[in-house]
Amino acid sequence: METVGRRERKKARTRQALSEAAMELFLERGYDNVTVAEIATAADTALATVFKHFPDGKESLIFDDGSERTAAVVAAVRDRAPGQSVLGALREFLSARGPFRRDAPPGFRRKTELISGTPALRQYQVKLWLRGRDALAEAIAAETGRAGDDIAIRALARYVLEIPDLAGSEPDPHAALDAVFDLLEHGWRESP
Amino acid sequence: METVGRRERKKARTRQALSEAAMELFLERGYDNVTVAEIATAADTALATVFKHFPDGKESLIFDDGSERTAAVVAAVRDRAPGQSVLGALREFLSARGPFRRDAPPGFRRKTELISGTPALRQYQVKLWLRGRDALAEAIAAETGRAGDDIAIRALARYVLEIPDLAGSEPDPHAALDAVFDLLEHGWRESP
DNA sequence: ATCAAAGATAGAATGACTCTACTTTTGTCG
DNA sequence: CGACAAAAGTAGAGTCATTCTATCTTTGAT
Repeated sequence: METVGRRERKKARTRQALSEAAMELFLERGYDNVTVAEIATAADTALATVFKHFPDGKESLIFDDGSERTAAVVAAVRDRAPGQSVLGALREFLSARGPFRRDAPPGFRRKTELISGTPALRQYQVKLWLRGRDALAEAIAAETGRAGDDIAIRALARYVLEIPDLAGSEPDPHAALDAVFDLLEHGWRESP
Repeated sequence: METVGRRERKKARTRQALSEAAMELFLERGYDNVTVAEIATAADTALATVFKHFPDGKESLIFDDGSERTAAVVAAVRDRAPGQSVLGALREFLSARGPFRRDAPPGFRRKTELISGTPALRQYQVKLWLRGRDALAEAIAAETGRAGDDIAIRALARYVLEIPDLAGSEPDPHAALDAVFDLLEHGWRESP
């Protein structure tokens, strides 16, 4: 049954309280100067509850599980405009995402800075992106009539999903994104 | 002064004792079932000593610091055969390294398996490879007359240094290595 | 012989995460 | 409606990596 009763609602509320408390404390005092116990207290829950909701630990507190992300990437490839290349679709998709959005919403900018300034968070975010690797590889395979476990496809999927991290720390993220996609599309040119 | 006295020797011996004890215990019981305290005891040192020698923590116990690695990669690019491309040199270099050596020395195979079967170790090894990223980028830049902070070069350096991890878990690592280098050299071909 | 630095140690403290056993809520079913 | 099982939370103890502090010992240099 599609139970969307009080239970689910309360659960979601607790999760959100934790997430918000974590974000606030992280922004205020820095990731490393906040303990999970403090977050639990701030959200008025027990310590154990934190780990029930976020089994991946402290880093995961301010992220969602990445399944939406993955689904979106796959959809971007599958439902791309007719005639558009797979890489073209991915470039476009990423360009509108992650650290690339030029229209920085209010809290968004600060969160991005927090993440890129905190190694543990950055690394976890990469891991989240990479969770979608196999799904993306399958999608690309399906679109190009190859095997999903083709190493070249898996490599490509990984390389693409690493671009946000790679380009995000560049002075001009968009230019960086384009440069890296050019590399993946055309290969390495020995002479510029 | 080039002090190579008893002190240095003893220090090196302690370090090696720790490293060997760690490797033995990891192989016997698995990384996760070995405690740092046990390793200290097995090497007949104090717990704190372990962290003096290996500030990077438990994972680093069975690796050297990676500076040799980095130097070797850079040298491979700088001193490549005349007329050989940068990527050609890197391909050759990696092909003889890491999980690719076809002549598996005795303890080497087991160590490789331990690493690839232990997420924490795998991840740390990737980190070690990536430590050389900027140096490799500089080297490539120097050879091709571009700027070392060119994002395309940095991306290429990162992608190349990730190949051991990427190809290492494939059924045929050598074939995988070649496939990925082909991807980097020629770019992604939409149709096979 | 003397002294300062490097190496090593014991032991306590911190903090993330896990485990176990127990209570409270909530959805379901007779 | 009332009983009940599963889900959500909680308290508290325990494990383990890692850090810190204060102290001791060895070694190299003067």
